[in-house]
Amino acid sequence: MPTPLHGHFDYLPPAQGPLPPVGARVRVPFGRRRIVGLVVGHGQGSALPNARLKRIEAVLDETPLLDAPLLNLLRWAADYYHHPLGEVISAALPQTLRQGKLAIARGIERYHVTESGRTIAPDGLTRAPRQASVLRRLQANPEGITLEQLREGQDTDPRAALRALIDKGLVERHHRPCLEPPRDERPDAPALNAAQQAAISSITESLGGFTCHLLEGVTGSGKTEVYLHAIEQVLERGLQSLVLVPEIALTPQLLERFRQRLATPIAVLHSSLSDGERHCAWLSARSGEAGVIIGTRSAVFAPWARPGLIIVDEEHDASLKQQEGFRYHARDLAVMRGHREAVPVVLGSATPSLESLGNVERGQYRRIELPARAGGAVAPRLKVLDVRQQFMDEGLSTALLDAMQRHLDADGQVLLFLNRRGFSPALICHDCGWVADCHRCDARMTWHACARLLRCHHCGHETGLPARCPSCGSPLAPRGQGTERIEQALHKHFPQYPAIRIDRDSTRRKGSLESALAGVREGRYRILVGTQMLAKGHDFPNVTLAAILDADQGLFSVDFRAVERLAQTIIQVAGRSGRALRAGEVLIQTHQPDHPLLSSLLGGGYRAFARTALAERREATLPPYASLALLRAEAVDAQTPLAFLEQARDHLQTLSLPGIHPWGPAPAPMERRAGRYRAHLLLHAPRRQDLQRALGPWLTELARLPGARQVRWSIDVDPADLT
DNA sequence: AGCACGCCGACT
DNA sequence: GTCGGCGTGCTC
Repeated sequence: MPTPLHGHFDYLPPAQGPLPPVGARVRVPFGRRRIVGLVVGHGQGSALPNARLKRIEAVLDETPLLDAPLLNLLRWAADYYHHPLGEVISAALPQTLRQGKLAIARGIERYHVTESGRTIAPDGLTRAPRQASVLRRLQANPEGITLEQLREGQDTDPRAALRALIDKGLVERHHRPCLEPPRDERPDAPALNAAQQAAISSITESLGGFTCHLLEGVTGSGKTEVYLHAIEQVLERGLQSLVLVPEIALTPQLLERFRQRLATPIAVLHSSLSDGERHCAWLSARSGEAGVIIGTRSAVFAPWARPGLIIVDEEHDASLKQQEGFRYHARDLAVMRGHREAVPVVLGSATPSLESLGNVERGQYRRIELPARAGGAVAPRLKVLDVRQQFMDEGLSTALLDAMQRHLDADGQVLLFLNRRGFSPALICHDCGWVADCHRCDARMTWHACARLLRCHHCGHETGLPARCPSCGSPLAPRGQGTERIEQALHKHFPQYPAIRIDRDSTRRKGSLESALAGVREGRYRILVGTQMLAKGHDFPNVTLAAILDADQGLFSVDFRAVERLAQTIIQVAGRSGRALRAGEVLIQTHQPDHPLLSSLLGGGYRAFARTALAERREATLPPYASLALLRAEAVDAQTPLAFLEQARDHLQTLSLPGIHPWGPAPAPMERRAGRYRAHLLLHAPRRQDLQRALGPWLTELARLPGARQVRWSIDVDPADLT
């Protein structure tokens, strides 16, 4: 049942008809509601007396919706992450199927205006206001919209009006099959280098059994080409491939490349699909009609008929770990799924996670390297800019400004990376020191000059700009740089070179990211400034200079993974430059030019950094040389969460489990967030099995602790983010 | 999570 | 006298 309750619920078989098989959905009475559940087992008796059992009211699937291997994977995941099975199953199903819609893919119906419907004035329909309103919506979307979209923001059923409009010949209904059919013509594949060929044979030779390959290739080394060839081999064997990518990388360009090259329908699963589209795509993955399933994190639970190959692209990417509710890691589950279903798994990255490198070290994963940049492109040169005691204009050092001028004058494009949205991360009073704080979080408000408001990036709270300092009445000044402010500074320094900002704020409108990227590719913009969005997934072949404006942020975090993320970001940003035949240049502004991380990264690249970082992790017995689980608690006051976690820690000690060390409890790094106080208790275990053995019994008891009712608490196994 | 029950405060 | 605030308890 889709509830946050552990365990299962027993029901009597339906009054008539066959017993629903394991993996089928049923509609059952549950409390005062009737909801959809999934059959996870059959039994002869129940722990409850028969009189208290209710009866299954309807069987929604004659055959299992989830096959045994997938359901067993979900069981394993529920167990490993200590999350209720009902919610795990919910996470694996599209909303339509969760709600009981039949498992039939009918394709997608779209409505659009006819030639006469396009030109007629809707105001003419004075006696039919609903038809007029529907007609207006359709005229605004001449390419057609679905019934679902038409219903949005409307409480009346538009179907009657649609029917009337169709009868009048103003509107037509069009049926689109669920999957785009494969293209008739495919372009020739580019020539492969020796490393790519070796990678492809290594993968294809492992088909039919489980092997985990770590495909390590710098940006531009042609990883995607390796994926495409491996997928073609899988298709030739009549099998399906499952491809996981970060949200940000699942762009129309990537899909277009897959569609051009692969002779199979492709099922796409990601968050901006409509319910109908997701329903369709999911079922076509399940039926085997789609030879390739490509999607973000939750696609790791996509069903398939003929398992062939699993690919996880950008396996180091943080978006693969779900950060709330059921906190699973899609990469780890992909590996487990490959293992259980006996298919090879390919983890691809230019900057592999230290976890995966640890698995290579242990002999668990097989490493494949793609050293050269495909097409003979030259690797970029990385250089640290020591900005200590240097004059900085709006966060830009003179050395950086000079370099930018040089590259711009030589017809290159320049990319500036700053992981901070808004105009300035703080607004302060120069006279008395007053700072605009968020009143719900332990954080400063960020000043957004474009939107003219102060916004908290942690809870979303917004306020207007105070005209004067509320404390002393003096004028207020923005302090520190965000992308908006850099963009403004660029207009001042390089008025002759058009600049564009690319971040979550500037691309909020649908299609604006695509048009911005097109503008960059066509050379309409010469300077790009932006956040993570710029670092991932997009190719900018004419960028010859990339700069990280503030590397210091990543060097002093409380989270031991921050340096790993910084190193990955630097290499990913560097990968944006020098992709054509020109050598790129990468500049890193920092106040810590001698930091060992930066030295190893610059001296020996990501490999050298990873060696240093792994040695440090081993020394400190941190992952991948230990396992962690994080117990979080929050409440409206500061004391209750800490008190609960202390009880939890004390209880753990009474269980006297070997090999488990409680670290904490302690207030969370940002203690107050969205008006709630948060605290952490970290469990550290050198051996994963010890942690797994301990968590079950411990968590069962936690719910009974006296403090448990006063806090919101949750467990995060293998936490990725300790803040 | 949802949903209902139940017990206190402020409105017609 | 009723509406509605959220604490508490239950879901086979």
